[in-house]
Amino acid sequence: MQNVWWMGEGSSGAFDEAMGRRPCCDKLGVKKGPWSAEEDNKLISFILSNGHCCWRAVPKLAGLLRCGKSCRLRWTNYLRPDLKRGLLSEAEERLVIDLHARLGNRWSKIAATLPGRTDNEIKNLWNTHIKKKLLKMGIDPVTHRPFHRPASPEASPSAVTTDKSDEQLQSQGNEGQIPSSDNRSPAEASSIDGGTDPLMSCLWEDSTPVLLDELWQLSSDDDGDNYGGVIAGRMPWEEEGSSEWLLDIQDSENFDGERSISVQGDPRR
DNA sequence: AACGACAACAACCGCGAATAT
DNA sequence: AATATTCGCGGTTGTTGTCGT
Repeated sequence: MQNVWWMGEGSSGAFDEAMGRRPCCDKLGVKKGPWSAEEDNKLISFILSNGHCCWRAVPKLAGLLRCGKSCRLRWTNYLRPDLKRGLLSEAEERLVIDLHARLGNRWSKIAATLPGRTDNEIKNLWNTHIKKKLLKMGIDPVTHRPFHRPASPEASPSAVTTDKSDEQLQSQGNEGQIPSSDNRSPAEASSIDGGTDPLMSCLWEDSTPVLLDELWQLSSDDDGDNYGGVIAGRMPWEEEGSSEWLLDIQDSENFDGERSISVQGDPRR
């Protein structure tokens, strides 16, 4: 059974006040909280037949008591027909880790390289699975470097980020994130500007590299479980010596002479 | 069986960027 | 050029399910 705290009419107001936040939609009667199947159906059928010209208008036109923002989120993160669900494959996970080392918390950029995955999903998976896995391996999920390493102050990215990384790693949620004013990853800050990595260059330039094009095409042929041709067809990072595919890139980075994380041979789950 | 702790994930919020007026 | 509006992103929170005691 669903709770009913979200049913507009002031109840959410009290909630938001308690949380020290104002709701994004002040209008009374705007529903919040989990979506019902009926709402999902309304939204799906509306968008499939009309598209979404303007998210703000969608709820009204679709007959939903939601704000446009909520509709957009629901659609992009959950209802879109091209979405894949479930855990990331090892290859996807490796790619996420590698991209995170370079891009930082730019989830939308990372998600753009993973067909059928959303930024929200990847962010959640990162916070719940991958981060812990890295921590277990003794790797700082923020800097992607081993914890107990004698830092060289001027070259170490973690030294730039913080001088109390241990503390931050203890706390849940927001440990040691790169300051939002400049959300670039340590690797990025130290190396991307040089712009030597083709994959990353493509990401920066928002152009689609051949590799990613193929990824998307394969994905669009998806027939179910294994990301269609992506897994079955084996992506570059899955070939023998797959980790080398990453390591090659990583080696080319200026990581203070040290590799960033590459998860390989991880005995998982 | 009951309870609490923890994990997983859906959803919300605020902010900044992009676009329109 | 200035202001208003809309959209998208990233951080955070709440709910639900699972596991251990």
